[in-house]
Amino acid sequence: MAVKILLVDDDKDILEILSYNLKNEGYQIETARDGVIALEKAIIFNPDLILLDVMMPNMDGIECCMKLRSMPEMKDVFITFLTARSEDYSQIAGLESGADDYIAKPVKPKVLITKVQSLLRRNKRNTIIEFSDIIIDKEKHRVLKNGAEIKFAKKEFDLLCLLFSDRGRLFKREEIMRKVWGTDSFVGDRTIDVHIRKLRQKLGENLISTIKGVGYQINE
Amino acid sequence: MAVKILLVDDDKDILEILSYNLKNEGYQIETARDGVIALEKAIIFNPDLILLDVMMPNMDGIECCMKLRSMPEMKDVFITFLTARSEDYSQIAGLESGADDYIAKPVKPKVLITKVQSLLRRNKRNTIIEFSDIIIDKEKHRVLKNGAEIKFAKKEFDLLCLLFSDRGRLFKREEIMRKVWGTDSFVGDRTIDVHIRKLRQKLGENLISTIKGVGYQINE
DNA sequence: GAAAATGTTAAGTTAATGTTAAATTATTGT
DNA sequence: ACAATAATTTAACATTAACTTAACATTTTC
Repeated sequence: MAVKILLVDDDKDILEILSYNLKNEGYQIETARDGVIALEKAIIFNPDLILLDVMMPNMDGIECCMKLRSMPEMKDVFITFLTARSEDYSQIAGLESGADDYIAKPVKPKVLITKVQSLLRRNKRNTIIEFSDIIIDKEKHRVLKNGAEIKFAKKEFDLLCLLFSDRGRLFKREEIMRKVWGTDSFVGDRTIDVHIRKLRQKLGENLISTIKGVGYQINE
Repeated sequence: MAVKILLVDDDKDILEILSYNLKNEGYQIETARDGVIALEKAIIFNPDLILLDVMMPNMDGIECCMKLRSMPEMKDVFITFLTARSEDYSQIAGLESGADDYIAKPVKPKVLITKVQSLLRRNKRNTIIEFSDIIIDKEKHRVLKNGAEIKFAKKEFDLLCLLFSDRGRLFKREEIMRKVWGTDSFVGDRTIDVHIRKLRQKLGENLISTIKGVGYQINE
């Protein structure tokens, strides 16, 4: 199945140019003129990536993004904002609202394509992660420590993969919640801790460090 | 019986060059210019291997691949994509759609032949699988445990072969469903479990382990 | 040192799979 | 084509592992 991209912008010309260029690269494209239409199309089209203009009539990109993230089936979609350069505002509000990245306007097609490729690669390439004596194979759902297999239940494994997807980076509790449990689930505060506990038990107490009030990270 | 290869590409020159080289090696070749023709020829020709260009008019390689995989008689065919450079794009979407491998374009004939040979060898090598006291002969559809034959019905056998094709690897339910039952069948949730039960009854309760929420694997 | 946040354990709850037998569907032999 | 037989799927209920919660302990921050 070709990679599907949903383009959302109120400017007809931009839609056309980006659409043309992305199609040339073999992507399957749908377009939407505003946030409301985007939501509808997203459900039907089920894209892998959504490129979302921030300033639009009816519903702006940020609101649209939040609505998208609240849908369980959109949990794994990449969302990237298209934003006029001087609006740092969107860098703040945008990434808070659940987007993965942003691209500054005006968008040069070649830049866009490179960015899209790397975004999608990031998504899947990390299928095998190695770190000191730990090997994680996402595809096979397998974890080895010093060559011995250790079994992980689903949520534990998801959490582990998330933390290891960017070692050393600090993951906020809110982000962990969203990416592992989804925005629609309402589980208590201790749930994350308990899962962290399990990881520490299985992989060693010094692997994950806590930043109080913020989140967790893998020690490098 | 000569090994049959179906070549699919919209570029006449490529078809000709590859066709010439593969015929020289003793393979029986059919060609198709697009995905639609490929589907038709695949049914008549019943190839052992399909080399499939990704970008084609009418129906692209990825869609074609999915259609092929949804046909029960094409379940065991090797499908390999021909893809511009080693674009991550095909690694992502292509292998998801049920292909076994991909070859980067431009294809050098010698490279292709080596790859084809190793693909087909891989196919044959796995025809007999040995593991502790169990011997599986795919060709003869035969299973021995401690030298005694145990009979397996077709679906049971397919499932067994799939799990043993990569021991220790975890097969996700979704993947098992696709590879044993095909993408177009709609059987209930308990069907896989019941078949797993049969395997456990016949080969021992400790052979297969369950990862809840994910799938099954052979214990190593 | 009080408040807030996280750690820890065990028990409670839920969701997924296990299991059996019956129902359905293919296959085979006549 | 038909019954006989075997294979496969479904359905109902049981069981289990995964996950969540709750209660209390500990640590960090101000």
